[in-house]
Amino acid sequence: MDSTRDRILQAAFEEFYRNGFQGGSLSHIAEKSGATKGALFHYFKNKAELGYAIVEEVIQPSGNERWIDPVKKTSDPVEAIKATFRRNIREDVKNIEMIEHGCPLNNLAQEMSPLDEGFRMRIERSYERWREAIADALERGKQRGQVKKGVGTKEVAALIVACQMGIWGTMRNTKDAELMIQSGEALCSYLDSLKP
Amino acid sequence: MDSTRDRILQAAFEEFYRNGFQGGSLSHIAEKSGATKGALFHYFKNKAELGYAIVEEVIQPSGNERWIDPVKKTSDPVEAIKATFRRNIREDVKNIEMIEHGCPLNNLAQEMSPLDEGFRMRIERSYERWREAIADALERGKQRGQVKKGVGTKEVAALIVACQMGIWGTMRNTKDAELMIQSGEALCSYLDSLKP
DNA sequence: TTGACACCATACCGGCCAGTCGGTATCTTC
DNA sequence: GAAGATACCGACTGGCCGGTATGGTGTCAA
Repeated sequence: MDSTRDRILQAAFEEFYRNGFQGGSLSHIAEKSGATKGALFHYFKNKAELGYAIVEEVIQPSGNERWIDPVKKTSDPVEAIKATFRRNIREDVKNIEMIEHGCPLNNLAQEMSPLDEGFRMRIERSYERWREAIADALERGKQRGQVKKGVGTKEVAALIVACQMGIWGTMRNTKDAELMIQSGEALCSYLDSLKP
Repeated sequence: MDSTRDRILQAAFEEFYRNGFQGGSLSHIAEKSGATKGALFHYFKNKAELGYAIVEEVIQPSGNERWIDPVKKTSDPVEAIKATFRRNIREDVKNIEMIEHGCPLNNLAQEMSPLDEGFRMRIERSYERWREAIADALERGKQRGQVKKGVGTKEVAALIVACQMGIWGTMRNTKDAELMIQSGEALCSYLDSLKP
């Protein structure tokens, strides 16, 4: 589908990704999408609603695919999490946009969570689902003897998600691919330490 | 000292901390500091320079005191890092401002690094100094037999700093003190795994 | 044929913002 | 005590922004 609504959504995602939500301009979005402000306000009742739609329709599906699904489907959680981080780091290190602007969900979280409850709720729901998926996978791994008995799966899941936010956030101002790979490998060593 | 310049700096820190740099208003800052726009532009040649001054004169000294000095002075790095995290988590969990708005340096980093090279440089320098301090301390600990031989001190330092960014960033949109304590404890377990 | 409605275009508005500028008061220096 | 520098003051400006009002056009049901 290449409907007007979709084009606006895509242009808005890029505008906000590059300039932040507050810094992004609806006029620019209309222009870039080839539509007009009339069209924009026809589909989204204000700037915030457009932002919410981006979280739910653009960012969340991509996040699920990149981060959550691979963990949900696995039969070996530690290896799956390691592989997911390694793969996503490898991909993003090659992606100049990602190096410059980091993780779109994290960006919105940092900028808008304290200012707008609608954003906070939606973003928090995304991260919570991710934490749950990791904790569940680790719990299953525990029962299979792939994860140490003493490991607090909820705590570890919280830390792993925090690590992702931190690693991607760091890249945003170091612009240093090497550092990202290093911290990724350190995280993998940590994950190995969870094995029996 | 309670000079006009200091009052402006303090008011600006709070305004930007609460509303972000782009969202913060110079008029509000002038008003809140009891000065005027004339005074503000007398001391800072534009909004960006005011932001830079905040990084260097307000945020960095506090960050050194809270995070870097305790690690530099220690004779047991792993325990010092654990204690620093525990203490800062304990402090910030009780601080409603911190829960709502997270780490001031991280906020500025996420918002401004991709948009303004002056911010990026200054912020990156802060984080780099911190990573160095941790890596040095771990290296010293290694020679004293307090840290495993196989540990990559640079990699671990990068991960630890990323964890701080992630944990404080998470708190900002969960507003959940328990989660912060949990991830902090998971980090402490990880740090213990670095011991021989 | 007509009315209703989704879809979009365009001109426009009030408000806020960063930054300017002419002016004044006080303090330093010679 | 003249002259300059420093420390402010506050009205003002031009520009951009989010949002609106209004009207046009194509489609489809009655």
